[in-house]
Amino acid sequence: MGTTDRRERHRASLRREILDAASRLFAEEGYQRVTMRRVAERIDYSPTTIYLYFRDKRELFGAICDETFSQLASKLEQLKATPDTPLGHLREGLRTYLEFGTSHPNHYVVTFLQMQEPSKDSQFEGSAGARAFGSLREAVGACVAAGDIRTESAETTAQALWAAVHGLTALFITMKGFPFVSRKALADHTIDTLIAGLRTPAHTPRPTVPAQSKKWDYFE
Amino acid sequence: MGTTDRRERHRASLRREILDAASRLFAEEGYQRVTMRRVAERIDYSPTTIYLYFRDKRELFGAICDETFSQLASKLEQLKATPDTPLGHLREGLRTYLEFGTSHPNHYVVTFLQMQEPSKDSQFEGSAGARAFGSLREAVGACVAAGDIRTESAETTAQALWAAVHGLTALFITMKGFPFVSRKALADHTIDTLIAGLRTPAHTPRPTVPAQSKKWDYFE
Amino acid sequence: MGTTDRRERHRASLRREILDAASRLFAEEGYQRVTMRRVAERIDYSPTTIYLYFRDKRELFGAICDETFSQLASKLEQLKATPDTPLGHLREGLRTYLEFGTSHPNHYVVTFLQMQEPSKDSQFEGSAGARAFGSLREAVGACVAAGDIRTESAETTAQALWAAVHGLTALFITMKGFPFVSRKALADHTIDTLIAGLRTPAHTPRPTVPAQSKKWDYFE
Amino acid sequence: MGTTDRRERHRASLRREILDAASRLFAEEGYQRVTMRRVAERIDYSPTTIYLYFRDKRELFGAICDETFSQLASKLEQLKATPDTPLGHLREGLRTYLEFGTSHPNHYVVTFLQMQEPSKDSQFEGSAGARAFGSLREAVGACVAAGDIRTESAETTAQALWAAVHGLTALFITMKGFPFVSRKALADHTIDTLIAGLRTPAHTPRPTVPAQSKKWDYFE
DNA sequence: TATGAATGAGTCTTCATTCAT
DNA sequence: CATGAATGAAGACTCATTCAT
Repeated sequence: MGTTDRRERHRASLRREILDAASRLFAEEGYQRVTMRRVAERIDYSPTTIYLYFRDKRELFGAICDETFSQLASKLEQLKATPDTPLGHLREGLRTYLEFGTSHPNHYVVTFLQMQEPSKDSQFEGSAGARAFGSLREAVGACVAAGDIRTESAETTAQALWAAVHGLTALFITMKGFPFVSRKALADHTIDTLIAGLRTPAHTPRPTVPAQSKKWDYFE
Repeated sequence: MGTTDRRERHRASLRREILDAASRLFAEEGYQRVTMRRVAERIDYSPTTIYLYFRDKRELFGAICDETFSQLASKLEQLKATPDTPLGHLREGLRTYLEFGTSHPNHYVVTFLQMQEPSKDSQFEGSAGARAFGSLREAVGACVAAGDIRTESAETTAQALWAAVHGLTALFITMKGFPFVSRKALADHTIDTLIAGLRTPAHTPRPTVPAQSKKWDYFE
Repeated sequence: MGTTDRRERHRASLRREILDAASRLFAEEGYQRVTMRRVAERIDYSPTTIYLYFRDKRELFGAICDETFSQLASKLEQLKATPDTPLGHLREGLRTYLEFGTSHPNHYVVTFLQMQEPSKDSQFEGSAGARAFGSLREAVGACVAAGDIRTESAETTAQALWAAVHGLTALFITMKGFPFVSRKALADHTIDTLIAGLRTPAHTPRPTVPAQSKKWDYFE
Repeated sequence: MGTTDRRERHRASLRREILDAASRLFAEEGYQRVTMRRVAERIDYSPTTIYLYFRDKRELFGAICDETFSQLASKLEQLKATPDTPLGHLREGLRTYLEFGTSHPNHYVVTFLQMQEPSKDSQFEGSAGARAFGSLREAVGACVAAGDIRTESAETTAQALWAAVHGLTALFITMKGFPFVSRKALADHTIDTLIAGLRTPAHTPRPTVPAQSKKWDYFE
């Protein structure tokens, strides 16, 4: 029994080691350049061992992404329980996202910054990623319901907010050499500006300059 | 001399051929899937020949990215000459950036989405990317000067705007499976919301919830 | 004692299970495509367990071949008990051999078609294969004794007959793509022709063309 | 020019080296157990080099078979030009086949003793193998035409003769440990017996023992 | 200048096998 | 007795790169 336990614990911890090593490598070098061999070397095991824990490279990679999404989703869901205004919840959710990404850069890169093949069988629907984005959508919905922001489409707004914090997160992670103003200031400014924009009545004015229609044609 | 000239011309034109072939392949398939051999086959030269013009694969594809981003910088600089309001210029610049990035996904990924080693010799300073960002900064400055937007720091605002369009671009490129609302609508909404927020007088209200100070400590 | 017995019985039965599972796999897929792991999975034991009963893969599959060829030897020995003429026995033996080989192609290949290292410990002498050949030799002897066939050397004749059915068997197994006439017809014709030849009085006429002696020098 | 020549010669000779090394290995160990690496090691080149001469393992293997068949076919075709009786031609052809096989054991094993996947695109029709077998068929036909042998189906007879010499060849090559009577005597006896059988009027008597029909059902 | 030949290092993955338990 | 964990060696094949010519 003690034996089984110890084994179990060992299994879990080795799995963790693999995941950590792999996510670091994936983030540093991208999916293609990471080899199972190198993952194995990092943890001082033979390549074969990895295959005892993950069927293949795809599965290892997938597990990392899933984990990332799950953790993020959990964090965001916990926020809902916090006493706060809807707008406060929204703002806090965006900050949480950004903080999560910047403090888990490897996972973030692997999950969000690497080109995903769309033909993958893993659907977005029902995934942990969908859960995480769902939280954001809910938070936007609550603000709309409370009359704190106005938008024609909560979905669109949620996606726009995501895009913005994703942009911040991505830049912070990958653009190590860029002379950013203080990260906090930049994050605050971005989020505040967006929320301010959403509070504006006529917040989606048609462009004053007539129509760059041609230019945009290529967008779907 | 005539001979030297011809040689020089030949050299230049072969270099171009290589760049063009590689660029096309690169754009179609991405860095990893393109092999030197296939580049060589496209131009009907031996792989070895490429090495007479470029030290290695990195350098070849670096050159391509540079060229591509020079085009972006040029586009953005040309915008200034267009008759438009400062705000129109700004908006148009953001759109141009997004459109450019999504139409050159592989170049965008290599240049902006791959983890940059800070010690790399190719610094951001002086790069075509920096030139492009410069245009954005200028456009923001013009808006401020014209009183169209209010901000305590044009630099911060410029970075915030960049982050947002970078986020859109990156998501569009990497998240092929995500059910985005219409790309155009999403892009418009994001940009419009930001600009609306920047036109608001009290656009950077301090958060109503006192201080997540602890949380933000991690930021630099 | 009871315990020892039970153990013993278990040991024996697990050995059997392994042999059966392996034999089935082996027959279906051939030596190389069968893995110890798959054998283990079939019997719901761990791969390690197999090594408690067989030193290694070679030994396991050696045992299977032996068993299989024991069956052949038995079949051939049983034929002797059948009421039939000596010639009938001989003919039937040849057919049985051929049928057996073609119904156990993987075993046949491993045992007779793979280059044998002469130094291998598994000698032909004493093997089930030798027993089988013994039957053939006996059958030939009986025919000679009965005056049904004439030959200067029963051994030579037995070897010749073996060569012929071996050739048929081997071709049927390996030359899947060759447009054979009906297998049955081919087999009958071959065997019948040989037996007819053996009944001929002057059955080993010296070649009419003098002597390609040089050519044959190479033969031992 | 001299350079081109030398290169050409080098290419050809390296190709030869590869073919030789590979056929030896293939014959010794079988298709599956031979690795490109080992072939490379044998000739002291890197594995990559082999791929400059052969697209892949299959092609290398195929080239060896083709070569074997071609040589054999040529030898057999040359025989036709020799002044001899039809029966002499036939007998000589069989001997030539056997001699060829035993003096090129590696090629023979690779070509005739290794299990062929029938789904291969390389058709038997038109192959060098077909050419070789064609010679045998012709020789049989000539004997029939000359009234030297009697058979209902020259094709069947040709295949039967092939099977017999194939059996001899295969045994000589693979059964190094078997106590054969003199190879020459065995070969002579087998061939002579067959030819004697074919000269017999009632050479294909229906079996005296009624009908093992059941047993033979499984044959196609 | 351009190249044919060659390679070293590496890709993911599989397998038979061992060892401590 | 049986096994879970682990591995060394190897599998075909690819790629960027170099070197002598």
